[in-house]
Amino acid sequence: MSKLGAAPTLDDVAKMAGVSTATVSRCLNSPNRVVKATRERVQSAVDALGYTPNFAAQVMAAKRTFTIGAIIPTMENAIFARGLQAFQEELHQHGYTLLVSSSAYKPDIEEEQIRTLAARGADGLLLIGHDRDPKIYEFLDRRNIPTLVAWSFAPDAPVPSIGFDNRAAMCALANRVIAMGHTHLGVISGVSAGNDRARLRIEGVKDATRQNGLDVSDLTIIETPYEIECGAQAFSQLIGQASRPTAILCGNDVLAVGALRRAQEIGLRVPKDVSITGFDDIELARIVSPALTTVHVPHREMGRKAALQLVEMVEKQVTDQGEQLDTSIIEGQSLGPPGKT
Amino acid sequence: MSKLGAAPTLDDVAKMAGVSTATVSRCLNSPNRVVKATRERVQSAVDALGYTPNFAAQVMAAKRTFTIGAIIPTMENAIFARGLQAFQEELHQHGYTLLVSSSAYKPDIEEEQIRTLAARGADGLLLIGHDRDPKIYEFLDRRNIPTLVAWSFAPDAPVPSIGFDNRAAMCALANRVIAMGHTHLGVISGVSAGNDRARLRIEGVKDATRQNGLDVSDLTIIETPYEIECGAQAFSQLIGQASRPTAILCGNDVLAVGALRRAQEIGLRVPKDVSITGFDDIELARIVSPALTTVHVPHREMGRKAALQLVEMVEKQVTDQGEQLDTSIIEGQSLGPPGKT
DNA sequence: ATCAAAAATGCAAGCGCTTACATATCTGCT
DNA sequence: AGCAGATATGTAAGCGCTTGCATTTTTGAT
Repeated sequence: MSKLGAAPTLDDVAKMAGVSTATVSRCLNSPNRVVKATRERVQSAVDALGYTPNFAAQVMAAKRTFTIGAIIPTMENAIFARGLQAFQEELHQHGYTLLVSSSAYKPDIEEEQIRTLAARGADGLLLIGHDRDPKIYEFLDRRNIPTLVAWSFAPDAPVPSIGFDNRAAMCALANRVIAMGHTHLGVISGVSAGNDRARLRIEGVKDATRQNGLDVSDLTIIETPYEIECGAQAFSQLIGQASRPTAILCGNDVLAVGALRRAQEIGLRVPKDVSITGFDDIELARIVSPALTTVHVPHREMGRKAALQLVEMVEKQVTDQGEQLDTSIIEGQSLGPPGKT
Repeated sequence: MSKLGAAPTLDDVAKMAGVSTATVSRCLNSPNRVVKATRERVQSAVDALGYTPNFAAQVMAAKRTFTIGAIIPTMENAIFARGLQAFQEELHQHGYTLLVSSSAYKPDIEEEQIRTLAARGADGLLLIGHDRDPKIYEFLDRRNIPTLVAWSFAPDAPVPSIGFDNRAAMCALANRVIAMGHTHLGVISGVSAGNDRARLRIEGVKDATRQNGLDVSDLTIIETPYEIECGAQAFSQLIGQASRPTAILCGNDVLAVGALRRAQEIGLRVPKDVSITGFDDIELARIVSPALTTVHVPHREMGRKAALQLVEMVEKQVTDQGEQLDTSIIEGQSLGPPGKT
């Protein structure tokens, strides 16, 4: 009998079933290589003992973890929730377990998490966005850890990506806003340092501004963390300006909801007095009223495809370029023509 | 030189620094047991090689993972996000890593996740709510894995818990509703099977009903998954009844938001035509308008305290009973006196 | 200078599993 | 019955690390 409190080992099972550890291992991992009678004997020993394989030992011996790591910027809001859920489900289908951690949008924390996941033997890694220290890519490369980026597609980046064109998507939305007649645009963006999604979305607004012959320097851009309250504050700041914008494009739905709430608090009607747009099309966008006009991102598709590709990278050692997904504009009621002031 | 693509090992570092592996290990784990000169030599070898300890090997040898597992019912909405975040932060302070997985409110998935986390050598486990197969508690006990329950306090449960009194909290809210003059109450609850929080919240409503001399059998209770859309559907169902309730108590804010949205869709004014209350006080509750009247749960405090206690259980092998936290009622604008019909 | 005690380092035995290889057992033929 | 080939099982060598114990070096007091 093994020590109290100690988990039963392969050896315990082997002894009880009267076979070698190799046979037990085979019963568990390639049952067809073992004759039925033995298999059943082993199985009942496993059941009787309540045996569960020791993961660390398995990893050491097999050098595979069937674990995929993902590091997302935040779990606090729902931005990544749906995509990650789909990612997880698809991985599960293929026998992989997902390990998630969040970096709080901090590059150094992200780096630490990457090292941790590498040390834990993740067979592959999912990261969000391309912007990070090149050393990290070197590390991943040296360690031979297949890595995929999501939420941002860039064909020429150091690692393949499954995502969309943040710049073009935001540009399309800004064009729509301008077509409505708005000439004074405000932007509430996430912090763009180390965040290509935020950076490219800003660029998208600038593109649209230029394309329509408006002055880019008229654009007021505020960068702030992706939190509802921050969106509200930025809104106040924007609206308090001398030349107040008639439409405010937000870097994501969370900021937009903050802006929307503040607008309502100070008695501005949306979209009559001011238009507000979001980005991401998370559930929140449809719950608030007026519902947000926003950019729909195919979260579930992205998550699923990322899982498929990453598994392929892990198992086949191949690396294709990734895939660009399409976004679309969701018409809510938060965007309308500018009111006459 | 080690094989390409293979991570450098302790041995590589030892060779490069000209010391034994034991010394390298000590440099990393108890630096003060090694003289400065050696320590520096080892450190530069570590840096040069980009060495990261192999987690699985560490675990095997040391039988400690400094990992805590948590299994929450869902990551899809924000119910557990804030508490878990605080839990994670506090664990990090103490040098522990958090591994999260979600069970989608399914007992069998939860059980599988528990076994997985045990196999991965989690030093301790955080579970949500007490209701589960006794075999699981036996398993945990046999394996000697310290386990703590959160989100529900029950002094006499098989494992200690840090949480609040779901029943009393809901009862207090229901009393408030009844005091407003409502006599026809509807309840939209989460699925109560295997979910003590949901079950106790229903009991709380019943308690208040009885305390006020109302008829418990008049209460219409609908159980439905915790999703916005489900809340909306349940609302329709409740409102379509012969004796339509004037106040609807929801099992959580997510359901309440769904109900609220449906109310607005079908042209009912809240709270004039119908009152709606939530539970949990997640961010969402304050974003919708009217803001929800709901039960505030001290998520961050709960998360932090759970971490502290679990670490203590892991390190000191002691188990105290846990702690009951207080909830309070948040006054939104979704509860008002019944309109005269 | 000497030596005991303290401090630093090395040695080597596992931790629980997988897997290449060796060995034993079972087929179905002749 | 006897044998080759297939099939089933056993043997044992690691995987990379920690740690108790043995050994060497340093320290400081005499």
